[in-house]
Amino acid sequence: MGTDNKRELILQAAIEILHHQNYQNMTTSEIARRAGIAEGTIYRYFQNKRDLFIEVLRFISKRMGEIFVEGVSPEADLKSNLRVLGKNFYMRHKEGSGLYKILYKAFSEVEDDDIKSALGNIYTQSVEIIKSILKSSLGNEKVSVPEERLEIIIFMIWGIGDIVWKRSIVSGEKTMSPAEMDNLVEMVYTLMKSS
Amino acid sequence: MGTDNKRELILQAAIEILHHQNYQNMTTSEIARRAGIAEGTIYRYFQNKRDLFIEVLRFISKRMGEIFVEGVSPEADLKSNLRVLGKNFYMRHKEGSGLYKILYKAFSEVEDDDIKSALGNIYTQSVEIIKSILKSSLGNEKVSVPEERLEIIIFMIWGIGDIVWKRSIVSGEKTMSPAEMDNLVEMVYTLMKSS
Amino acid sequence: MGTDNKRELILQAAIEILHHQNYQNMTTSEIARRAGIAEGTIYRYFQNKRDLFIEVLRFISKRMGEIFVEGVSPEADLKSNLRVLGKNFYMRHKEGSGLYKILYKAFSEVEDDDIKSALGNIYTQSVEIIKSILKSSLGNEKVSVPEERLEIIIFMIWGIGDIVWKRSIVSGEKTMSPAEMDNLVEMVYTLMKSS
Amino acid sequence: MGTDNKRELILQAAIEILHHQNYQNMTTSEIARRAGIAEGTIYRYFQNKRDLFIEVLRFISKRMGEIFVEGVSPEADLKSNLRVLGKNFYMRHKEGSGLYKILYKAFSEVEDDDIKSALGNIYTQSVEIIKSILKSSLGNEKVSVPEERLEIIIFMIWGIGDIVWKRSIVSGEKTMSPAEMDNLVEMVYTLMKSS
DNA sequence: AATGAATGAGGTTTCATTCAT
DNA sequence: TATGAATGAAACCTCATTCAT
Repeated sequence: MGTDNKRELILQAAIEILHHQNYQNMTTSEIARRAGIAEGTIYRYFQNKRDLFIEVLRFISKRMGEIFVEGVSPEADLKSNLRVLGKNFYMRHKEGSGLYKILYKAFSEVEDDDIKSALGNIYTQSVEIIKSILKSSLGNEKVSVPEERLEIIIFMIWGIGDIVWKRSIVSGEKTMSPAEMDNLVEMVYTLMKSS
Repeated sequence: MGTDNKRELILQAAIEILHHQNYQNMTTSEIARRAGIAEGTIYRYFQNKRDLFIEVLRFISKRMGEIFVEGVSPEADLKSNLRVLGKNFYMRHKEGSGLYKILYKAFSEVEDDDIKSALGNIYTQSVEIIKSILKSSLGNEKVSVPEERLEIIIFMIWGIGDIVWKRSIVSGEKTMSPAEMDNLVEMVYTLMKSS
Repeated sequence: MGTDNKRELILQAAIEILHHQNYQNMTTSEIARRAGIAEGTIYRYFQNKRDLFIEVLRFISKRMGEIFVEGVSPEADLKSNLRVLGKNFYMRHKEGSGLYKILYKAFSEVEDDDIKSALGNIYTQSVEIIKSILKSSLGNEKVSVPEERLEIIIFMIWGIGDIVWKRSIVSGEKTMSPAEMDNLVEMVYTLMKSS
Repeated sequence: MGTDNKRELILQAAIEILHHQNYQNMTTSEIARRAGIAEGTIYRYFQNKRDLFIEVLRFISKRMGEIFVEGVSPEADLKSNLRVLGKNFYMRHKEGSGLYKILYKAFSEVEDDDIKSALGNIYTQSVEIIKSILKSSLGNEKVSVPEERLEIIIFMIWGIGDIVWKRSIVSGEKTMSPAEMDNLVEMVYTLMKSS
């Protein structure tokens, strides 16, 4: 603890704020207040506000990776893994939804090279993690799905979840029900198998 | 000449800037410089910077609506319309891509109610326009596709295009080729017909 | 009319505004809007905003002079004239009160030499007018009141009215009733006679 | 040293400026320059310029309260207290006069509710303080003066001092001499006793 | 290591005044 | 004479960052 504890405190304070503010509107003074430390202390743990933000993105990336693959197992067959994955994507309400929103809003800082690359890593990693797990499932399959199709499966599920989720944020439109997501996964799976 | 000319000038200057900056980093002084006017002149045409931004979003919404449905015609059959639509989505590099990026970055301002509602309108409208055109194509179909499936078709194509496009921005990954998009549309169409 | 009509329009518009704004918060654009003319037109009739303000003060000075001496007549005896005068002072609610407030607020511009001198003239003139009328009443008096006492009589009535009026503005405290004012005048008159 | 020192510095700098400028013409940059601090520092001690102004008014109120009752004692008899009080009012040249002028000019901001209420408090308080001291003097009186008359005594002295002082500012007219003030007080006192 | 007062650059916005029509 | 679009100086205020303690 000790030192690292404080670093964590700052990081969590920033995340709390970022749930309802964007990077630019988040002030170092509010971070300090929420973390219960002095404003200057932030600069002992982070070079500047932008670096702190990048660390936040890294943290979220890690956490989202965990959330997405929760319940997905290499032993299970592809279809059930896809179902779990689909629901995890859909489950972006609750913790995941909050973190995903932060990530989404972070896109507005993409003109900054370091933030862009942080976001790039997050996306690449996420796809890799998911793909590697799904690949393990392929062995258990009766019907073969070419490995190179996995990526497009992921993108389809991700993409539609993404759009529906975003619309629910901006226009209050209802999001998908778990049943609808099941249905979608089923369709995509069928599609990929037959193609 | 005249009044509207200057308003347009300001709007276009803002859009130019927003291509490589976000809302908060765009300064009124740079807008003025690019538009070739005095800073105070902005405030004769827009109440404040935020309102100017909302007008930018409205403009983009209108323009994107045109871009999306370019070449789509009510007389054509559903599949070819979907193909054109898919390519339009995919064609987000060039003008469309730039505008779409601005829209994407604008999401970070979603905590502001007026901007949120502007974004909400854009999304709702876009879906409506596309859906209404596709509905006209349904009559020309040999095989019937239930009208209520159209929305999910749109979301699938939009969603996957969205994800692939975003990844190409943040991680330099290649985006879809027109051929791949064609293929995707084919798949989605087949899927929707058979389900 | 024609030209002078417009000048009057501007002056009256300014006065309307000054009832609920001070000089600095009054904008030329609001003056123009209220007067139903273009902003630039103001500058055909007045050198600048400050000069317009000075003209407003002159107008108010003239009008207040009329209001104060309303009903006061050289033929009446001193006591009844004082009573009428006292009520006129007190009657600063209604038109007089509004104009007096503008004058009061104008004091904040006293650091400007021209405005200071305009205010100086107003005060000097007011006292002179009132004094000259009261002097005419002195002939009708049974008991003599030395002319040089008139000024202090005026100041006493004016002063107390002023204080009570100002308090009613800032603290909502009730102002004097006409009866109380009558009483005050009676007292002051008695005092001056006996001294 | 320390924190309060700087707050005081800012307050005093503002007061210095307000001696020859009004609220609106006083700029934060001049305050900072005079106080020898950075402009931003002002905002560590005051929410905004208007709040700083209100604090100035509060300070002046307190100081004027002290000046007014200087030399007035509950043990002394009413007449001599009135004399001292009268001279204190009259003594508004020097420190008191400067502060009173600021208060007077502040009236132009009376349309702002917070400033209006600050001014209201100042007036109410001032009257209360003076009244309570004079009430203590009443016990020492040979001739009784009804307590409820005290307020009108105060207003008469205040009022006439006020008018004379204001005229001396705007028209360079001489103000009252201490002897004249003594005389006035004598008159008022006689008047109140006999009525 | 921790503090938090101080900084000052830079942002948005207002508005009296000008001048081409 | 009248217009009103355009100006641009200058105001207030914010906030990431520094540094003496």
